[in-house]
Amino acid sequence: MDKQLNEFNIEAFCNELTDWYRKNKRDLPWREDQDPYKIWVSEIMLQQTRVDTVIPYFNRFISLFPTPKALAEAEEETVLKAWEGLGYYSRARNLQQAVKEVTEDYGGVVPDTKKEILKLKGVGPYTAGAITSIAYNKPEAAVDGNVMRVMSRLLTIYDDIGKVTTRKRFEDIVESLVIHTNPSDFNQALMELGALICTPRSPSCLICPVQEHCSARAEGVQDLLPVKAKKKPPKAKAMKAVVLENEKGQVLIEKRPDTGLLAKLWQFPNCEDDSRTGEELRRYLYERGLQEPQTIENVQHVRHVFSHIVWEIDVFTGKIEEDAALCGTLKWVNKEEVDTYPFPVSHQKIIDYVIKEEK
DNA sequence: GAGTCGTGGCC
DNA sequence: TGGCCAAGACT
Repeated sequence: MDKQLNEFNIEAFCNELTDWYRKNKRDLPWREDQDPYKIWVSEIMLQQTRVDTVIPYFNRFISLFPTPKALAEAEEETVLKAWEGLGYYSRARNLQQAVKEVTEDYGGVVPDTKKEILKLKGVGPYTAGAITSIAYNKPEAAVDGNVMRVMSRLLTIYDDIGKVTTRKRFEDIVESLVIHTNPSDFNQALMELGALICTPRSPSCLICPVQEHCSARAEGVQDLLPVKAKKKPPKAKAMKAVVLENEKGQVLIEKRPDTGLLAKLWQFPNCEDDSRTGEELRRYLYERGLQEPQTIENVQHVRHVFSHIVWEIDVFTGKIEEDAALCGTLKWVNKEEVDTYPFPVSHQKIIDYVIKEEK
C-alpha cells in the first residue's frame, strides 16, 4: 500500500464522498442510463474536453448513431462531420474502428472486462477503467486529471502528474479505495469533486465534503498541488492558403492525408510558406497539376493556435479555369456545399471570411 | 519518456 | 491578452 495512505481513513472517506456525490451530482445526458455504449462515447468525447463543450456534440452524436451497429455502418465522413469542431479527430476515427470490432467480435455488445476493453482502439487505462466501473460497476480505477488533482491534494503527493509513472501510482491508490464502496458512484464522485469543488484554481475547501480527510488543506498547501511541469510553447509555422474559384462559381477543396494532424479532414489548398513572393505555394499548386491562377490577391490573415503549433496563414483568393486532370485529393464543390464537408476550425475561419462574406 | 494530436473558455 | 487548462491515447 502507498505510504501516503497510512494515516488515511479509507472507509470513512469513501462513504462520505460517495454520499456527497449521490446528493450533488449534475444531470448529464450520459447519466440518464447505464448504456455502456453511451458511456463509452461520452468518455471519448470528454478526453481533454470540457463538459459544456461535449453536451451538444454528445446529444447530436447519439441521435445520429444510437447504437454501436449504427456507428459501425456509418460513412467515416459522416462521423467526422459530427465530430467537426471537437478536436482530436483521431478519437472519432478510432471510436468507429473500435465499434466495428465490437460489432464483429462481441455481437455489438460492449465487453465488460478491463482487459478486453483496453484492446479497443482509442481506449487507454483511464477510459477502460471508466467504462468497466461506471457502466458495469466493477471495482477498477479510472484515473484522469481530476482524480490526480484530488488525490494529490488529499494525500499531499508532489509527483509530477504529467508523468506516466505518476498516473500508475494514483491507479494503485484508487484501486485500494474503490473496493470499499460502489465503484461506479465512487469513481464518478472523485471526478465530480474535482470538477465542482477541488478545482485547479481556487478550490472550494470551505464547502468540501471531505475536507477533514485532506492533508493539503490541513497544511494549507492546496494551491501548490498538483505539481505539473510546464510544457514548451507551440512552434510558429508560416502558411499560405488559397481559395481558388472557377467560372462556374465552384471552389477547390482538398482532403488531408490519412494520418497526422487533422487527418482526413478537408481544407483549402495550402502549404508551409514563409516567403514574401509565395514561391512555395506556387510550387505546391504546380505539383498538383494546377495552372497559375489568373488573378490572386491576399485577402486575410488567419492565426490558429494548436497545442503544439501556431499556424499563421496568409489567405489568398484566385480565379482559375476548371481542369479535368485534378489529382485524387482535390475536388471542385459549389460554395453552398462546402459546409457539408468536415473542416478543421482553422479553415472554417477561412470559410467565414472568404466564402460566406462573398454571399 | 517525450512528441503528437484540437479547441474554446478562463482570469 | 495569452498562457494555461479540460473526464488522454498513440507513437
